[in-house]
Amino acid sequence: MKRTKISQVLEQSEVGSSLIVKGWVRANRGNRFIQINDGSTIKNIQAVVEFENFDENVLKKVTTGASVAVSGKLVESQGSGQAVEIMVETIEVLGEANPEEIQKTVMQPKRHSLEYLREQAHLRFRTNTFGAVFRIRHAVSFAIHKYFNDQGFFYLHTPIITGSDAEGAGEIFHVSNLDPKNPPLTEEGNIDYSKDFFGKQVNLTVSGQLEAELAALALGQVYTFGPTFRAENSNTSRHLAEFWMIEPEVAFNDLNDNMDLTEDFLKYITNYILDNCKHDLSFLNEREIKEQQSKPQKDRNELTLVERLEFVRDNDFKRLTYTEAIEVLKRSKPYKKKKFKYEVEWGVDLQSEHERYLVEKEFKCPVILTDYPAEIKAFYMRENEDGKTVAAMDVLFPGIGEIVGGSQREERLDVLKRKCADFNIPEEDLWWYMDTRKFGSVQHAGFGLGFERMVMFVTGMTNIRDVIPFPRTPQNAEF
RNA sequence: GCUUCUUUAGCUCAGUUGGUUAGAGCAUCUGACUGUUAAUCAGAGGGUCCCAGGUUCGAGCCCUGGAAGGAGCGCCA
Repeated sequence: MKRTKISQVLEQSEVGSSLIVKGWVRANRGNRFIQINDGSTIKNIQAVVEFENFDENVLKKVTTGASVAVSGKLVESQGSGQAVEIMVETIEVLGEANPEEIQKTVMQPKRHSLEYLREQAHLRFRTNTFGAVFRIRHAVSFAIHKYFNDQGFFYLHTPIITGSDAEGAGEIFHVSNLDPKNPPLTEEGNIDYSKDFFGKQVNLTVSGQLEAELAALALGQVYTFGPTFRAENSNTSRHLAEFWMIEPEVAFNDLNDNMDLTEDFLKYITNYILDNCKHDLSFLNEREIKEQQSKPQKDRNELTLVERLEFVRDNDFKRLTYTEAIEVLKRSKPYKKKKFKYEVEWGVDLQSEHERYLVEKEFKCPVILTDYPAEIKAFYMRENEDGKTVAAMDVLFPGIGEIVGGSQREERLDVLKRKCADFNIPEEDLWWYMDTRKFGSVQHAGFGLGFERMVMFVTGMTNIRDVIPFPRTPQNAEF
């Protein structure tokens, strides 16, 4: 007989049927009730053992963390905690787990802090919280592919090793095969990268956008979904050195189309999780409610996790320009009471405190800010009629901040050349990018979604290190 | 990189003004019980009080330096 997954046992199997389940023991109560989890669902199956009829030496090994195979009949449960349970006919311990050692891991049957779980990232998959988080992470990933596929987008694989940092999006990781102790030198005494593997200096990608634009200007609508690397010394709950990013790019779209796409996309993902991850979501929802109870009133969320997701799904995002946002901030209480640490002035980039005020206090919903001053945004963003602002957009989410950054791209070759000069970007390094503006250039737009930030939003996790299996942060690349 | 907080048993944490043998809950072990729901009951074991130095008759507690982790900020997604 083949094993039946626990998700299937609980949702589809008929009472009275004989089956085999395999999984890991979560708890063994009174030598009679064994809670088994196989990862297919957050729910456990309860296996009931008439211990009098079984070998004591086998039952002794059925401890928390051990793996077991159990066969028996599915019956209605006499207890109130579950609808069905398995009356065990045979039980086999597949892999033992020494309780004295289990005690030193996160697998002991008790609550742990997220910080402690992070130290055992290889074992935290076995916990309810991380099981839920990573099943949902998968579902978000799948929903993204499904959405784009249904909308006629093509999934484009952009390179991880690239030769240019033209976008200037943060610090980069260099990739080299040269001997660091004894690198070949040029006549001037600099490292001679022409002798390196690729014959030039290369780095890990910080964005697949420029490459995605090339494909969009042929395939019409494409998206990337891959790892991204930033060598910034960022020590926050919202930054990773290695993270995943989704970057759709659509020919013929303007900024408004771009905003419509972003909003529809984010609502689709949110709704997909509400529809397809009910058990995991409900566990995380309860978990958050319990956690909130130990916090002071002012630090608590006004809405529960599920309510926040429903809110995003059901309400329009607030759209306003950067210029309007500055005016709103200048009329705000914290501005008048001089509570903001950073200045609010047209031309200066908004700080987290300003974004948080707009999202969490003023509008209390996701906000899309558009038309930023050209100086504070990237060179490829399309210049507006006023000559001062560009067709950029940032989507701000409560508790997370910037979750999406995008723009309509500059499709006019002459303007793009001027912008390169303004930003000190050597045009010749980007000859392949400039070429698309020579041959049938069209307006187009796209955005980048921080995947882990989206997973944070739908799981309610407040530290980005808890939504990626193996986080890479400054001074930390364990596992 | 900056600011700030934390570090005491396997985990979460308490530890009064610097004063006898450093405590609790959970976990682990032993036994009891056996339709439990983080099972329950009784008992036991378990400590480099983060590290190094200093002050003091005496330091978990005070001082100096360091390390690790959290939160916030900057950079950004």
